[in-house]
Amino acid sequence: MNRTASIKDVANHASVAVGTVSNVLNYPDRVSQRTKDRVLKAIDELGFVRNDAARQLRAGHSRTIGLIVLDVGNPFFTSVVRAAEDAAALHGSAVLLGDSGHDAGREANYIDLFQEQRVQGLLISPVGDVTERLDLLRERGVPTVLVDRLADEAKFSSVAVDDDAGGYLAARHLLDTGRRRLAFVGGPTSIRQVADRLQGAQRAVKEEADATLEVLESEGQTVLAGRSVGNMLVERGRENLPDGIFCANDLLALGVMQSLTMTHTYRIPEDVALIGYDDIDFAVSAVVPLSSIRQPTEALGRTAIELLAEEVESQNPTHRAVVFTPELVVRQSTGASSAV
Amino acid sequence: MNRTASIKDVANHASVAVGTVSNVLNYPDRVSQRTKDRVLKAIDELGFVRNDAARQLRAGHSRTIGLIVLDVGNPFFTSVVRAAEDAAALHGSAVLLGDSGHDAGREANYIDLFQEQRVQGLLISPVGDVTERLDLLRERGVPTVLVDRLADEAKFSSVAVDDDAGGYLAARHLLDTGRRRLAFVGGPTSIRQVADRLQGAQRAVKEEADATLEVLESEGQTVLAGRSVGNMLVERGRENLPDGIFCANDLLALGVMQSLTMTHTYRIPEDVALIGYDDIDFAVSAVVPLSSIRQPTEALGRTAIELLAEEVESQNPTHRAVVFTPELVVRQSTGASSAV
DNA sequence: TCGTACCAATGAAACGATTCAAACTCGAGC
DNA sequence: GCTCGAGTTTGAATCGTTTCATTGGTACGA
Repeated sequence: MNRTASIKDVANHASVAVGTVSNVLNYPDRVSQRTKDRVLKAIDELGFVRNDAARQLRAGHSRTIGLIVLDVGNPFFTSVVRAAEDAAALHGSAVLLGDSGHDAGREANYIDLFQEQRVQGLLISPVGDVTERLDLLRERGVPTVLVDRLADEAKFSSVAVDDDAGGYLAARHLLDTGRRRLAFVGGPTSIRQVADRLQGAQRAVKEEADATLEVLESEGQTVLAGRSVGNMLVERGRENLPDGIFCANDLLALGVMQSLTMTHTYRIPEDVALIGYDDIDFAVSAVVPLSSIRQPTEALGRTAIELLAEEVESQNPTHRAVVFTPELVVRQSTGASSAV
Repeated sequence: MNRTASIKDVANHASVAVGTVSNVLNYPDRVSQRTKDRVLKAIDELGFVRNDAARQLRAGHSRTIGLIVLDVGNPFFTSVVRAAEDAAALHGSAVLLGDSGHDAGREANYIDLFQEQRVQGLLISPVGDVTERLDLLRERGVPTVLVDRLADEAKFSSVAVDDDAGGYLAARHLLDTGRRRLAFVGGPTSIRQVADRLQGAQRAVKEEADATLEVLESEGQTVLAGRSVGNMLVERGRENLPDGIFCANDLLALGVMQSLTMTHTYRIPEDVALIGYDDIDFAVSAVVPLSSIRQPTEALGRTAIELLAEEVESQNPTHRAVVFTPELVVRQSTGASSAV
């Protein structure tokens, strides 16, 4: 008796055929008002809820989209996720969220899970390189859009931000404000984004004959990782301190900032200019408001869903790679004397 | 030809019956090694992936758990979500995440969606009061655990943090450090957490005859909302400034801090002591490291999943309400002269 | 009165898995 | 040679939808 009502129960209760109930649910126009009322009344009385498993079994696909991100705790992804959810809702789909935590094993688990769920398609910011596993998805015809990763257009659609341009923007800004001994904090460099931002920075530094760029590899991209790099810098002493630091993301930058300012030995931006990447909400409320590179996260999430919708609808596999250009946000940490 | 292989295709390819393939998948012990090898080979060659819709249609329930939070962007929930995902993975389940954004309509949509998906159970931090919608879930036998909200044990299991105790802790700390003109920032007070924290603070203030507590209602719980309350305080002038401010969460506190420090008129903690709630990562890296109330978010997420598992497994509806006690974290913003 | 057209409603078939009673195989034991 | 039982394998029935060819009914024009 505790079993949830099925469409058959509804049909009996309303004295109609099961097909009619289905039509009320899916093609209300095909049903007369009188019948519709009776059926809706029965649905209400029995507390009927459509079983999506049965529906998608028949339909052959679900109304869900799989989204696998590298770290839900990272505000960059949080923002992308939210935009994707909203955009998906407009398409009448729901987003199944997976967090790989930069772990290839967890990523693989989610890919398998989502395949079993027969998701309409997959949005993924892959761990490391595009693996055979993703190629397999493509072969199986699971529409897939890479997020925050440029891809070979012959294989996948993708949305990304031009990290090289962002890195260039950041380093160029430090150079423009007179800094010459630059440092780049980020890691591991096996992460493409980190590598690209570094490359862009190097490109900018090469434009100035007297400028140098030192690479300080961090263990991950967290506040804590940044703090330990910062501590290392503090121990080096003043003469070995860079005069401009570009961090691969804001969390790192905030960590570095903590270390440098907690000692009360160094001032930002007087002794060291600091710029991050992502422009998270907290950049503006840091000890010294943090300059940063803003990524169009909402556009990223929204566009990813749109590209996926394109793939789902069209049969022929034409892929698009959409690249967004990031934006420099100047705050106090790179020398603007007035705040905000 | 592009259709994904079904269990029947595998059976044909391996020259066995469909039941045997199913047994290989679900009860490997029942199948002889020879047959198992043949079937596994066929699975591999055809790239067979189990269709979860069909499986759950037959089984009557899925291996997913619905989780609806008020705001994925809020680090408190991000942390709970992550802990819940990990705990669910241990139980062999996956988490479907929904973000209600404090909107009852979106919440309702997700509840409906998850019901259609026949989730094993639901974890929810409800918008406002426990609505009839939730009671309906209970009647329909969908195991439900309320998160971050105390519930009548007769009706639901729940995990929560004692917000009254947290509010008391915060206010008591301000009083203990000599503050007497306290202010509470938070809103809307229709949110239970906000109301409880306020109530706890009032309880502490009543213990000191000469202490007062002013309530400053904010528009939401964001950095921006905090900033506008802070701006209002700045305009009031020094003589009307409270000497201790307790914010209903860290985001608000960071916002208030921005306003107060940006003007360079007031010093924290000398002129005003400030304490937040949640102890988010960024509390420690604020302009002035922020004292806060730490909530055991990992325990919350993990326990929620465990309570849900209890509900799913046992038939008789015995509910439990687990309450965690928060913890005071003292930093510079309330007067500890040494940092960290 | 009949034929035609149209609209509603019907209900069997199909989707892809799991389940389970029944059938089969193969030795051991008598 | 026959029986018994354990170990395997079989395949029809089932879950709850959607789909679609078919049927029933009504109205209108010829």
